[in-house]
Amino acid sequence: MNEAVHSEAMKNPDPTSRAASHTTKPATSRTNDPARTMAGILEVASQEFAEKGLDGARIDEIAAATKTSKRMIYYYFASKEGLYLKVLEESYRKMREIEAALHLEDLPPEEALRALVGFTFDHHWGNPGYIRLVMSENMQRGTYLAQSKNIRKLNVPAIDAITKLLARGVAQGVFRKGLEAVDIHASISALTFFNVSNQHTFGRIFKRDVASKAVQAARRASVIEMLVRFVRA
Amino acid sequence: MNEAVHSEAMKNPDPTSRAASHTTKPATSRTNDPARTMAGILEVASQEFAEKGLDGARIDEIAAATKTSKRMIYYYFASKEGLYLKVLEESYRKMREIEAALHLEDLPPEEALRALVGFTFDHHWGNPGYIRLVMSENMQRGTYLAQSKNIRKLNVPAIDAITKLLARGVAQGVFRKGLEAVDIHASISALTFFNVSNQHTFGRIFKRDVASKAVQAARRASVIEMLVRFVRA
DNA sequence: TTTAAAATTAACCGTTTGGTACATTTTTAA
DNA sequence: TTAAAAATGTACCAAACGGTTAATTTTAAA
Repeated sequence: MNEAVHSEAMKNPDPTSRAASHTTKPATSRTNDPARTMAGILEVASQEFAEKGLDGARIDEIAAATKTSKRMIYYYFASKEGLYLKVLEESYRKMREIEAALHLEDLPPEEALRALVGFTFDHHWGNPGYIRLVMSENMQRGTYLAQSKNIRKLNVPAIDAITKLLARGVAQGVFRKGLEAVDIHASISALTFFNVSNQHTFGRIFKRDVASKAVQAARRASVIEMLVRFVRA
Repeated sequence: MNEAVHSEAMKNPDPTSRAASHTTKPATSRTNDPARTMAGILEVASQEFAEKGLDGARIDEIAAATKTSKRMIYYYFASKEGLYLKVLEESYRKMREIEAALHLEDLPPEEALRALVGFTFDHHWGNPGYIRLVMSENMQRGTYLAQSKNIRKLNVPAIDAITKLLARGVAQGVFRKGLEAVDIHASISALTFFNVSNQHTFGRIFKRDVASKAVQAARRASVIEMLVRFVRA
């Protein structure tokens, strides 16, 4: 069924293998480097899918932007949808990795919340590609995310962080009781995601240059303030 | 250039014309009814574009679901993109119409805000087609909205409503000063839009049945509370 | 050194897709 | 009543698109 299944390199390509074997290669001949080939395809595909969405993306354009050929896309990813799924997985993985690196324990509860919201706001604004992939996946009604064991396996560091944060805040009497971490997370996500995802329609309707420093700074402050006021005792 | 430009019926079809001329029609022969033809196409196209987005939608499928033929789509709308634009315009127009019908003047400020947010929350939840069209348009970076004089001409009733609401609240001393209507609108939109637009990815990641009555009721209350706490003096 | 598996290239293919040519019927205005 | 314009149906098309065939080269294990 899948031509590439027999390849171990596909599942666990070693990115260092090339560097090691990167010696005097004959100028005329080919060099095999499955890891780099796959990575190159994924890199280009990430941009294309983020730019155009699943339906708008074109395999031929991805192939053209790659150092390799269309054939290799199918060799390693079996189908357009297979490639999209890998791109989605990689995108989620990176996001979680960044979330996990955030340490809020050293800050007092309210400061920590401000830091969390501010960071999320900035990170989303700085990564429209991720936002657009998630938009695309929601247009697909989460069909591909549902198929991904890899994404399901990932835990969500942000939830743990918020849970601990809320507990501390309540213990210190600065946050009110009865708050739910997932609900807080939903609000932070909504406010910061929408700021990027809907910037074009929102900006045009209100004739606002939403991408300007001033507008973004004001919006950022407002979103942070909204969360802080929501949790305050 | 555009075959349909010469048609006045295209720009101003009279929906009543058919009812008037709807007498004993020969069973074998055709009946011209441009208004109904256009309306029928728009209706089907709205569903298709909401379902699949601009890139995912298929003209052939729209044509198949219509009582008329593909030829008529191009006769009245010139292109797939022309049809999409009309669908987008109609969708925005309806939304603004509904917004305008909302009267908040009779309620005390906080109650009015709760009503506004609650209504927006419910309306978005009940109209995923509108949400998905806006998502699609944002994936297109607002390209088509930018082309639409019709949408640009529409004013946004919600902004006026919020402006008046804020003024009343501040006057009565129940809302704090310095709040901006567009900012409040952005927050309401973000929280209620995301609740629909990102339900699939959010639901799957948190293994939550976000479509359940209980979850929606809790989320609704939380969003309202968030807005209220934000504006409170 | 041999050999089988893995990796890669280039050319090709059937279907789908947005769009059109052309003929015909219905409607409207003079 | 008639002629021109508007509206509609049928059949068709070229390009784009996702995917494949077949052959070749590189790599690694025995």
